[in-house]
Amino acid sequence: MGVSLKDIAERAGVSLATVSNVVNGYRPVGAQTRLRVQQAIDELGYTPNLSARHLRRGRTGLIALAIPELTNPYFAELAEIAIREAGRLGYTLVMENTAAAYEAEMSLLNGAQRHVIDGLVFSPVRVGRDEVLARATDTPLVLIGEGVHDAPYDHIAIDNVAASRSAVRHLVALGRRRIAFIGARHGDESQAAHLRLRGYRAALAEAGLPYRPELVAVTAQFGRRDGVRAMRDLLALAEPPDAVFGYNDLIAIGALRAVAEAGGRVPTDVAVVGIDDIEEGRFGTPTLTTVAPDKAEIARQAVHRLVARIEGAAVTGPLTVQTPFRLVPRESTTGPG
Amino acid sequence: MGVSLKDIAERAGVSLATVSNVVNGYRPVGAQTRLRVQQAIDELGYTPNLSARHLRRGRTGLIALAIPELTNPYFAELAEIAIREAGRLGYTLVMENTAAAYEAEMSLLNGAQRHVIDGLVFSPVRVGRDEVLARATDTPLVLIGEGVHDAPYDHIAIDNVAASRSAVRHLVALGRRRIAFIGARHGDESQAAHLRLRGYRAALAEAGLPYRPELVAVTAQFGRRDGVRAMRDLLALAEPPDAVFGYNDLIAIGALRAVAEAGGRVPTDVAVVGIDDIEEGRFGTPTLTTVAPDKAEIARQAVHRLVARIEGAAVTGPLTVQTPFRLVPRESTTGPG
DNA sequence: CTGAAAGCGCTAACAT
DNA sequence: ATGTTAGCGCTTTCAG
Repeated sequence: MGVSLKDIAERAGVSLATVSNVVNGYRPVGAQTRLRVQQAIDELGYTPNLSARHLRRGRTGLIALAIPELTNPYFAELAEIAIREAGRLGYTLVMENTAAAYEAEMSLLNGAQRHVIDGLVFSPVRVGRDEVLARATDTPLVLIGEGVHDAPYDHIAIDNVAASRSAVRHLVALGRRRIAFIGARHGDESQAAHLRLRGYRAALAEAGLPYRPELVAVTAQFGRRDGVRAMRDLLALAEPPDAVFGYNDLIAIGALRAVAEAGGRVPTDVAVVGIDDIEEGRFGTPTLTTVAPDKAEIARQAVHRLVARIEGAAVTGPLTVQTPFRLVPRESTTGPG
Repeated sequence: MGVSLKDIAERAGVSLATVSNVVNGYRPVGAQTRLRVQQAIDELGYTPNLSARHLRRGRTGLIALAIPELTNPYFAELAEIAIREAGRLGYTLVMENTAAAYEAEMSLLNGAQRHVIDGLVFSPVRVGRDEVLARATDTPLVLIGEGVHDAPYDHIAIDNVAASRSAVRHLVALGRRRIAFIGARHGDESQAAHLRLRGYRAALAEAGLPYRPELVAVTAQFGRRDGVRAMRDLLALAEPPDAVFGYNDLIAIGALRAVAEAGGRVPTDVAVVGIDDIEEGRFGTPTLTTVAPDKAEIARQAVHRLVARIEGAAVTGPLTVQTPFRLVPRESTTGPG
């Protein structure tokens, strides 16, 4: 094994407790003593054994970030920031991949990692409010994204209705009349949980445009491939759309590809806008107009709130934090130049 | 605290050791006993306290994957598989971001996370063979990627010379004569460590094409932006290239963007090929020709080798494992349709 | 300001 | 096949 507190204590001629106090700073230590201990630590190259510390403290120092897929650049970007932020607060962040599967989400939500993680930042896709309310564990939880609302947990997200509205308003302002939405899900009509669809409808309504169900495409997942498929179908309509609002950038990028394959021009024939502002959208041809959430802020808030809950700080009631966003017009709606 | 072994032992009327054996299966347990214990476990909802287990075993069950950036889709895809694979072997994988910074790489290499992780899968960028040889810790280490070779550690990678050669041969076969390489680094000429550049030169040589230094672009990083910048410069040459081989897909995608911005046609004016086969390359316009490494195989081998070392298994066979790759021709070299 | 000692939950060596 | 127990390294209460 490595160097332990005991080794340092012997070397410095003090007690275990004193060394611990030098390391952790809970109690004051005399300047002389501190110096001797510090020297011993440096000489022997001591690093605390975290397993022991965690056993004693009843915590592991691990928090999890549960996302549907790391290969969605939005989540990769979010994760990168969350990892850094967790590190700053003395925690190690582990990724949990739900693959957008109900079982995986339920298992995580209900403490699959109990005793392993101190808390969970969770971006639900399949699981709804009811499942969150019926949770079988009390591991601290922070929700992110638009999946679940009004549950008694901290929730960090953009105002999805407003974000979608601003995207669609942009298309309306460009004179588009037949605006499609790709990325709806079965059952959404009744659930009223799908805020992006709601924002889309609201923007249509305020522009005096009719809501056309045939322009709303349901997708299985939220990847590029889903965008391609849905867009092909939309292009095959007798009256195809002159604009598309994608649930996220990946879907919008898929739509762009489908238009290109069909020989259409963007934005002349079809304007396209997404949400997420992933790096990829800035380098394709055309570049992608998008609604940019403040990813750093979301990640930071989520991790900080979670840690506050874990450490039992007096955090006032479950809180919903709406982080800022902004529309970023690019070539897919405004054309080159 | 939660339910402990002791609680289960009392409930089932057996000893601690027996419960432990039911959980871990080190020693045989009678059918009757096993049943009673299992029942108690289910009823009380027992999960082992990992901190205690790790303290006792002297291991943490954590392994790290150190990569330059999670926002490079290649690494995100790799990480996703590595996480799953680690989980299968009973380990939790944590991501470490080096940001391609020398300091960060050195610190990780020399045990920054000692006592926290049992082993490290490392994709070095800045750090070279010398630094790896001079390592100040004995935490098990597996290297991946083309950064460091011939160090006394397991190393999983594709044959980068061969992979690059196949990419450039493809361009040669298409009749291209002025083939550029984007993604060289300062000092490469002497180091001979940059295998992709070597493969590029080899393919030129075997095709009887001259090596033109002005067609080799040095980049600071390996991102899309670096590809854009380098390509702009190449296009400004008196005799611009008729083909580009990018160090990776991100650079190639940047090159595609620069060509589009300059009003050039791909592949008519410039053919482009990269390495990595990231998902993004399959959905842009044009789609990107690439050399596809077997990411799953790389991730799997790296994690398995590392765990074998951690658990002290007699690891046999060569230290260096070359995983398969294949050329995937797409529109950026062969045109649409 | 410092020391002694209990004990977190578990595994493994030693008994039976 | 099962039980007993030492001890992993640390934090923290209680004494001084």
